Amino acid sequence: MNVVFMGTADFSLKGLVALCENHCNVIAVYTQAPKPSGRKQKIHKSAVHEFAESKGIAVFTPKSLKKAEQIEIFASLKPDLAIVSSYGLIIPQNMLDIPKYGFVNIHASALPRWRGAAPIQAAILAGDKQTGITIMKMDAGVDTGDIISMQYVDITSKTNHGQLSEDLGNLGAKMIIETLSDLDNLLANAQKQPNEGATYAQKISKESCKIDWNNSTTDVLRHIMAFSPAPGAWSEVDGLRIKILDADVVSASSNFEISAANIGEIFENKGEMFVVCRDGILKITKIQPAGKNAMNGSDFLRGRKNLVGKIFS
RNA sequence: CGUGGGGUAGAGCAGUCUGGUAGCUCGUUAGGCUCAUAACCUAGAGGUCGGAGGUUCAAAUCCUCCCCCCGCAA
Repeated sequence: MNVVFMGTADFSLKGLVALCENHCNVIAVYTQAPKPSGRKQKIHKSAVHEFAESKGIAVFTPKSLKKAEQIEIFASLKPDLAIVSSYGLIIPQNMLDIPKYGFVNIHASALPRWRGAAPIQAAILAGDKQTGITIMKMDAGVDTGDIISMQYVDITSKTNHGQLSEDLGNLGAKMIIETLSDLDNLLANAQKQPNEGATYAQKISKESCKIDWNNSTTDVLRHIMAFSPAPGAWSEVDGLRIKILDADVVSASSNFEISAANIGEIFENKGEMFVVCRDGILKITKIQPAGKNAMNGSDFLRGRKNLVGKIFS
């Protein structure tokens, strides 16, 4: 069976790797076009792109799939099945119709919750206790297709975006292999996806990564975990831009004197770093000032004692 | 040639402008104090100051080139 893989994010790479390891005939890979990125504005290829090239698989990087020309190219590959995993482009109906088995999508949430662009972050931000992977048939809507299979992954207060992406990537890879092993049957038995309970994950922006210390400790912590390690929840103090990559809620039973009263104020206790939120205190355990590598909170404070008493804004 | 910061002991930093014996906090090692300790006291170990040239009596510091890390922006 000829398979075309479409994906861009690191999350999707695991699926492609699994397909190759399981001797699927991946005839082509679609991924977002390399564009100038990074510090020197160098052209960077996506991880999917690099991997596909290393395997000698043909790579296509159209900027849009809507043009007739792209439809023709796709058709000429004579695909039997297309697998999509956080690819980033909308696939038009007349392309969806081409493969005999259609398009199958690996989506990083338990649909219909968190349809859309950033489902992993959305689940953490919302405080969901679970999220998952949904394998579904694609239709013209945004993540509205019939569900082939779904499996769940737990989210705890210590689950960050990086870890969850990796776990979901592994799960997605495993599930897509299982799907292929029984494709006819599973496709025939796919369940209609309910619209009830559907939510949409907004794309994340730089501004939405900024920490609002006026929120509760739980909300601030979720915010931190949802964007860690990248792009990183951030805040500013003393003109310095700082990313907070990991933290803990200080439990109410911890009995140390809180001398700091202002929201966003930094204070120190036994060498550890703490910040005041609306309803409590967060211990900062991993932090990255602009221009430096990530370090733990106490190391950060050691060299910058002058920041104690300053307010994050 | 998008743009800014950084590389000094295991960690985080000061020192660089204005050249003159390598510092601080923490950790670590040994000893002491203590009912006890993450507390305190004493002593010690630990550095090619990112690399290579150059200037100089003398370079972490000034000049040139290179390597690496990171922030912003895309």
